[in-house]
Amino acid sequence: MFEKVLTPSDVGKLNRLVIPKQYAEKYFPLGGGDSAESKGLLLSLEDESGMCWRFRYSYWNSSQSYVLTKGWSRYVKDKRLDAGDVVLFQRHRIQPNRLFIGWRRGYLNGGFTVSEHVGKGDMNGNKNGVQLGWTTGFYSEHRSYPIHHRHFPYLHAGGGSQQDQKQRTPMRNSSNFRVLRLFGVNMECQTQNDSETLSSYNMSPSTPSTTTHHLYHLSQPSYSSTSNHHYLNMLQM
Amino acid sequence: MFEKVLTPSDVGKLNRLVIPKQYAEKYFPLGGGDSAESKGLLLSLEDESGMCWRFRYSYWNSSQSYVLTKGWSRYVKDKRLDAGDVVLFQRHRIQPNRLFIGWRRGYLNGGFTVSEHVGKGDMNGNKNGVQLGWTTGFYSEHRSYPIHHRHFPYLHAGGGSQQDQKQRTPMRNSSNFRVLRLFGVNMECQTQNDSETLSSYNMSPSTPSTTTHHLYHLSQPSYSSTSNHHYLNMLQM
DNA sequence: CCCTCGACCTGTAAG
DNA sequence: ACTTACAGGTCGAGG
Repeated sequence: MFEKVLTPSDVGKLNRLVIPKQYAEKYFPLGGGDSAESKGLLLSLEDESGMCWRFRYSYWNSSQSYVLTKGWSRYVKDKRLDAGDVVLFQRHRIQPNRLFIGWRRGYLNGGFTVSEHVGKGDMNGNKNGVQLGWTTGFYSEHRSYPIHHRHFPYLHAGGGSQQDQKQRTPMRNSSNFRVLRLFGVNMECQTQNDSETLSSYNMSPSTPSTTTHHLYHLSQPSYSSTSNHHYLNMLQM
Repeated sequence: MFEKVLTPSDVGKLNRLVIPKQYAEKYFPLGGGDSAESKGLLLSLEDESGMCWRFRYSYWNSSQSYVLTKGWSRYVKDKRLDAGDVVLFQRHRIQPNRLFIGWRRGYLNGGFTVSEHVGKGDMNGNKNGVQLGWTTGFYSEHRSYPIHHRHFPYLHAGGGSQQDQKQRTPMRNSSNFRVLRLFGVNMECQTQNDSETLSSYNMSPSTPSTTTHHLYHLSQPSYSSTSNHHYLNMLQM
């Protein structure tokens, strides 16, 4: 259905995820517009491991925003999401009432750039190497994302549909940004800032925001993956 | 019945007082456990001047806490309570349905330790010298607090069968604190911190929290006090 | 408009 | 390691 690059607020202490209004109203209509409206509802979404996550979904009049509240912070913590990472919302092709949530690392997060940890106390080393992520479980992508069986389609889009996994890219750093070529695509990455918790919100704009390449990272290597899994691991520099 | 050292939240903008669960369930049972349960109820309590205060008392499912809500902020304002101060809840010895509310200054509040003001913007000068408080009005203390007609019973004063629980230890650390001897008792007090508004929550543990010595500060010096008033003023070290 | 209030929520620290 | 208590928050309704 859609995805969102997480802002610092989305992963911070506010314990809520703002759903972009356009998607919210399109995919998660609230109340129906007549009677039982904005009391909020409970969304149940399956993650890459089949686990069900329940989120309270509601509309905040004060900010005119649609948000996930209860349950969200647990998800963030469990998946170790950071600003710049991406969450995905998908619907089952056959059973439309079955919803899925997934995620992937932002290009600048996820184990590279050791000094790039958002928020203090993040150097827990939990991001090293292993990238958990959405596995597209029971979902065959090619309907919801008809043409996106490519990596970085907006730039290039290599065509392989299967596991190109672990193409860890060097992503080398120099001063602060460095261009690396990944799948034949030039990318910019911030590397090692001087010290501070640079708000990764600043860096979000540099990431290709709403593109729908599917760079999934397997959560359990032995997951019962059926076919269409695309995953990629970018390498610690 | 019991008392509580007020936290910043208890006197802040949340407009509620959390009643420790053990006391709440012991003294203010809600709902009776069968039918009309946790709809909350209205508590009427007399203060030191005989004035009646009404508070809404209820249970918050979400946080599993018992709270006073409506009416509480008025009380805080009226008595000029601050974090570290103590509120007391008592029951009439003869007429058990008659409830009383009282309070006293925390040892670190109330006009001493000028640098020790909790929360920002607290230096309103309202606390200078005069200590308002519970006067034990119609209440003869010696039942509810049988042997505690002493100061600092937790340090001295004998082992009454009742409320000696939570003998919070001085727990003071080093550099910022100073030991002073007062009424023959060694006490540690924070002196002149380096700068910050030390959250008085941090200081709560240093106050003898739930001990039941009766250090009442007369509200009106000319109040029709009967007998059992103990008051104490600590000096700025 | 601001404040109170009611209901909900969460991180943390104890036990 | 789990559970609980609760301090410190949120939003939204209502006055």
